[in-house]
Amino acid sequence: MSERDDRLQHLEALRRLDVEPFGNRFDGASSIGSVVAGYGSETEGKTATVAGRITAHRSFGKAAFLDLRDWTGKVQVYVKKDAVGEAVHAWFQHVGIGDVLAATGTLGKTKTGEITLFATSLTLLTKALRPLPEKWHGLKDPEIRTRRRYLDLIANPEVQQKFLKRARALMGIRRFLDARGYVEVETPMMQAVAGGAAARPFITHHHALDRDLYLRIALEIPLKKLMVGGLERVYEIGRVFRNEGIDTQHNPEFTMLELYHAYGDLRTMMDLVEALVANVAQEITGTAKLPFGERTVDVTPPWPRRDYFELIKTHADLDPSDEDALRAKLQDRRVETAGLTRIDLLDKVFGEYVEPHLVDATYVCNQPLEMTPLCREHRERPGLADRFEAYAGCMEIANAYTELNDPLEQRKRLVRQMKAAGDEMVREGRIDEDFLTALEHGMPPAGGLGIGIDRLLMIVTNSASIREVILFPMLRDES
RNA sequence: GAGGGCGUAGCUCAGUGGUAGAGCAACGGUCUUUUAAACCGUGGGCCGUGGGUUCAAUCCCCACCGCCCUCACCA
Repeated sequence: MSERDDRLQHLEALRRLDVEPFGNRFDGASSIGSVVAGYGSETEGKTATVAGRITAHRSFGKAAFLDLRDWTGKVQVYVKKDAVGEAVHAWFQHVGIGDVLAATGTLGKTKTGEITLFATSLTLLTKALRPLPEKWHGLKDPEIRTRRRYLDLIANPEVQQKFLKRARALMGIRRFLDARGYVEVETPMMQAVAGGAAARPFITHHHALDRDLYLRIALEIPLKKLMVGGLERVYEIGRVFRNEGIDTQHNPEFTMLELYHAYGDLRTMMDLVEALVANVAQEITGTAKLPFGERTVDVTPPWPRRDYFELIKTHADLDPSDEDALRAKLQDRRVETAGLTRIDLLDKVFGEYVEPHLVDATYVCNQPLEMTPLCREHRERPGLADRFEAYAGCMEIANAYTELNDPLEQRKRLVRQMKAAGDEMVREGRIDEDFLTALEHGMPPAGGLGIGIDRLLMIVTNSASIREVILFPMLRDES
């Protein structure tokens, strides 16, 4: 007989006692956190009602202690036969760990000093037909934790707290941007051309139109069209989809913030992003020095501004213009260098030798222009991009440009990039002609910014894997 | 895609070439202030899936599936 069968028998027993095992709306419960936090001489002996899931059950026959947990906290409930009455006590025998219960009673402390609700009445809200993971060791199996996240959320309260932090962080970001005059917009996720980045897109099919569509890989192109349309400060927080590998820093769908600011430039974005990140860190953790694994990530503004080539020179100890030296450095780390362009080599050397040093929040500036077809060229230094990437915790968390608004130059750069990327890109990521047409109508000079929200949240919530900050990360089908 | 590790009860984990164990959870019992409640008793397993070796496989070998790590890929 499985535990499920046992619980089905309890279910029948409850029905025989005329107790509905799957209750309806329940009003009037206080949050457990507020009841516990507000406990004092004024509330002692007063009546309170709470509702939540039973996470522990210590029974003595005619009396029992329950741990009742809601999303604000946990409180002990004392259920005594004399206090709740014979009828309630009868059906209470069929209530167990995992069930959802409401309890009304008087607040007090037990002789061991624990704040306890001494129940006078109980309402069964939901009978659980399956057991909870074990109380002491919790739920550890990473596969069950992500595949059946609801169990993870119940069994590991800190996981629930983490996702509540995520929600608060998103609210905080919106409040921050709204206060500075930015307007949130929504643009299509299904696009005829997946532009704005160089990732491989997901393809889907629209039956009525009988055509393939791409899931967006970035937000950039439609948002810039809105800049042309005179929406001077826009942002979008939304899912983007990239058909690429999965690891601790990559999930096929992830959340990006992109933001554009008319009449601004790179410097506008620098001021903004460091204030935004520090603000989120402060709101969520109360500090700008964030514990992250073994280390601490300091996001206190102003962030140091470093030069891309100087960083490579310093940390890889070579001349960045010397391709052979770059190759040799990569081969030291057994990185395959065959067929790589100079830009690829630089990028890999940067990832291999520089990134591990970028613990505290840092701006990396003056990257080669070839990497960024949508970015304006540096005003004084031809060949370089007017761009920064923000790093923290050895991860790229933000990327910003002074946006390219010359439509003729933009066309050249997109064509060049497409040719460089080869046939596959030509097929999958054609040029968005309407984007170029829009630019020809005139886009004001602007600063633009992208933030990988999931990675930012990894740092803010001290999470080693992106899977820890995404409720339902991508998994293969269960076998 | 490559290499390595893992997969045993609902959960956390032991274990052995001879048909499987603990703790918690569950069920029955005693118990009206416990908190990993305690005590007595009971049930629960295609040992990831499929093949092979063997008298005999959960264990050894092969393949497959899934998860994790490292690498590759990755604006």
